[in-house]
Amino acid sequence: MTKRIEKDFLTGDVLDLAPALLGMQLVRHDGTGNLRTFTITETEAYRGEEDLACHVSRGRTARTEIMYREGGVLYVYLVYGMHWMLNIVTGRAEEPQAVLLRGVKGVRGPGRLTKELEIDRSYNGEDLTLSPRIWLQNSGISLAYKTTPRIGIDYAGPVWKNKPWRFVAISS
DNA sequence: GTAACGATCCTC
DNA sequence: AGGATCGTTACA
Repeated sequence: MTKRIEKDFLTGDVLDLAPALLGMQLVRHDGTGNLRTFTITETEAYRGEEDLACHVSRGRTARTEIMYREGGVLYVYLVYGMHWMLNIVTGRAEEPQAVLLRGVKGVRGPGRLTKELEIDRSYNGEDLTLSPRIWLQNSGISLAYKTTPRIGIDYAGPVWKNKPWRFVAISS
């Protein structure tokens, strides 16, 4: 029986955690007792106020306050008026950073991921180390991966736009 | 108060 | 290539 990922892992740096999460399992426990397990296959790192692609680069606001918390909580927000984005806050308190979950096995794209997992705004602030309805666990398998620039952040300027902070498991 | 704009996805 | 669709942010 695999066990839930704990706090000390999730307080690590986002640039270490984004690739480390590949191959780990996100477990969803719905109201009727059903358990569904999803293997993470694609992530992106957003790191600090200097990262112009990261929401906290525009200052500490009501929405981004959650990213300043200690790692282990979820940051969920709406983009384009219709898609929920699921992020795991990482790092220590006052080190604003998060991993965007862009894909799980069989599901590509961050908007489709939240639709499949039934994630909405009620998950914002949820603690992955305590929640009865969502958590992380080890599969014991680490996946080979490649890196690319992050998607959909043309506004961030050349330096930050080109950081190879997207991590994609290599399909075999 | 008002306006502009997305860490996307689907259809043409 | 273009439209959907609305919360967050910035600015008056």
